[in-house]
Amino acid sequence: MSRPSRRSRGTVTVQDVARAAGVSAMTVSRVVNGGSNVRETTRQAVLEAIATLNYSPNSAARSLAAGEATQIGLLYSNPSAAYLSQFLIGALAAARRAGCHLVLEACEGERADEQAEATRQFASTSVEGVILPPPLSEAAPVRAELETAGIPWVSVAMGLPPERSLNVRIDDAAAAAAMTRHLIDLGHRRIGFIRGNPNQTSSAERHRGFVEAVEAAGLDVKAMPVEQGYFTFRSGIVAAERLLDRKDPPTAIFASNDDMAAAAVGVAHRRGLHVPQDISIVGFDDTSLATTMWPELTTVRQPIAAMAESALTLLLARLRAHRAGTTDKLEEQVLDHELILRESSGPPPGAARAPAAGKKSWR
Amino acid sequence: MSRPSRRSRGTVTVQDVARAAGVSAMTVSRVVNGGSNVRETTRQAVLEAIATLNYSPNSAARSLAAGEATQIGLLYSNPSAAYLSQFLIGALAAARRAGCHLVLEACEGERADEQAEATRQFASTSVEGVILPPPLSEAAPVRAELETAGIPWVSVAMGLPPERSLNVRIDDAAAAAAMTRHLIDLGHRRIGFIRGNPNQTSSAERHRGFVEAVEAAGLDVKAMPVEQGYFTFRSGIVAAERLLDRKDPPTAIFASNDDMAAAAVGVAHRRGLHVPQDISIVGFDDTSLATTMWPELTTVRQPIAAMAESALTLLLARLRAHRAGTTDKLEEQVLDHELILRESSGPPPGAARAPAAGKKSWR
DNA sequence: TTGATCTATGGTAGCGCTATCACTATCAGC
DNA sequence: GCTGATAGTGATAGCGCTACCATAGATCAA
Repeated sequence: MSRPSRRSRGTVTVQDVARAAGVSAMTVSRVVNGGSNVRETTRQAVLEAIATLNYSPNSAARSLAAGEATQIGLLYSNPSAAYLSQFLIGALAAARRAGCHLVLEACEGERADEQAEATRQFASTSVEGVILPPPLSEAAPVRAELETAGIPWVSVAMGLPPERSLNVRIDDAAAAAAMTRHLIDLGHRRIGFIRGNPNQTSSAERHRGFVEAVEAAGLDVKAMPVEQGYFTFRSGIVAAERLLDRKDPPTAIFASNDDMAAAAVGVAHRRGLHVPQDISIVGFDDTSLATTMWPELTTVRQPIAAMAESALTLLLARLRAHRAGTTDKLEEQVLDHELILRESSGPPPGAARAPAAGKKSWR
Repeated sequence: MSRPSRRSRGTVTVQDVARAAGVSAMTVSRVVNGGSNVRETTRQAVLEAIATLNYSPNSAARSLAAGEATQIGLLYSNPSAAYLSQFLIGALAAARRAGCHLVLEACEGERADEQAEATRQFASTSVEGVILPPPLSEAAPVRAELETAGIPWVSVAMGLPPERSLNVRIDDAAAAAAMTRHLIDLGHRRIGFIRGNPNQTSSAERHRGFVEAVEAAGLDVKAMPVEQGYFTFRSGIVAAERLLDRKDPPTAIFASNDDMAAAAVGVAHRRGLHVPQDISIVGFDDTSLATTMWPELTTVRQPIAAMAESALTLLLARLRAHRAGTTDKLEEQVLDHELILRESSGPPPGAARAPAAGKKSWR
């Protein structure tokens, strides 16, 4: 008898499936993967064998044999925990499907050299591609460093991506416009807007959407008070107080993210204003804050997990193309956003109508 | 010339290192891993070669050859986003080191059949072990299902783990006692306590720590008002209002988690009480909420990422032991917590002292 | 009919690593 | 000296899968 196999018993392999289906291992592999050039009857037989044996491919063997990318970097900073966890959920799902590992690296610090340093960290390990969620997707030092290291990357959720770079995003302008339309439909005619941090292009995009919706409704943009914020809770307090200090305060406030909206709600409460009876306040992002606070926040939801999945898929496609020497074409992906109508928005004082509830989806 | 190798150029393999160091591949492997029975001079030579060639092992090949666990499940529910993201960061770090994949599965729903269903999901895929973060670590249906499927698991952050099950946790009672001591040291003599959800053993543990610290300080436990909460923001509002409605309201409130502490701060503010001048309020967990709110919350930090790493490491050790047929002994790991002193705690009204700031660590 | 082209499949040879065993020094104990 | 144990090391054979051809049959233009 020959040397005993190291093989752990109970593991079903392609060979087993092949034997059961009466084909070769190669054909099984073809069926399991893309499956080009397999006769339909053969495919069925293989699928049946797979089901019978409860076969599931060994991803380690797969990526070893295929020589595929193994380590994908994910550089994150300033992680709104809600965003990061969703993002990781999506990225992990895609990573497992692709059989690659996710390598996380925190990039705290705003300074260019800190960011460059964290990026170099990646270049030195065997990371083959990098995913850049916001706000790092806009960090010039990081991208410069990746460029020189020759590591492909994909940026996520930039409002306005540069051409020729892999990118996944939602249409910030359209989402902001939809939210603005919602407020206008409720009857609001004086809507205050709190801008986001100017270092992120999505801030400008969200404001643009707001302006476009206002103009599309035939209202005067100049009548809409706008304050600068920086996506932080604190900046939201300042901006909201300025808005409410006006002699002609708005009946609704549209903050460029949930943190600032929460701050605005706090300011309103402190002034004895009820939300949404006296003033409607809406946000953007649908972070966990939106449902933790009271009243729960009307906001815009980004499909964060789906965006992370798309990002990884795009990146892997590019890496595969690089390896094959071909050029890939798909450079950008725009996913749907979703308007989440909750309790913080309602008709302006005077108009007597129950606030709408539910959610809508846009392409 | 022979058939060209499929090998992607530029990849450094054990063979390359072996050649450079003048040893066999096997010896390199031994050095890279545990490295038993390698002469010190040899080890140095190998390490040098590794550094020179910038070798990094291919984890796919490694786990294939070693026949190691590849898929580790992570069943989560009710994810406080802050907790989950930290947890994933730690788990991912450990997973990459071990070369295994993390398979996430959401388990929403409190019902036993829902939990069992989500668990069976895992049993059907090729997940070889499961990590159970709270509150699932205490979910009986999940554990029963894993038991029958014969899948090892590790539970995280149970206040009071059952014996003979892998477990990683902090000492909830000690942490709560430390926080209580902090309040007593500040001069508080009437401290209100908001309990956590009774379906989690950590709730009882935290309360126990509170009681012990009060008694250790020679104070009367019966003088300390206690209200039941359920770890939610809403339940915190109710409990805080009950505490403050008393004719002899406490000068400090210790909530069993940050959400309830935040709720208490909100209630205090609405009653015109300043925090911490009029009342100190402290939480537990150090979620992102703790720094988003104002004043920032004094709270207890769990080393979440480290706990996740430990959990995965423990689990892999058990799996390895199972495969080898041996029994592993390390069943439980208690990690350090950390007291985070911020702005929401200070001396009671009357005593004039600046609030302490900084952090301390306990074993 | 005859190549030429295409489709469906199989055989073979690895991917990079490690388990296993064989082997050579080395050394204590008698 | 001889025996047996014990480091330290290497040769070999896979782990499970897929890239890369080779091949047999089918299809088709001329």
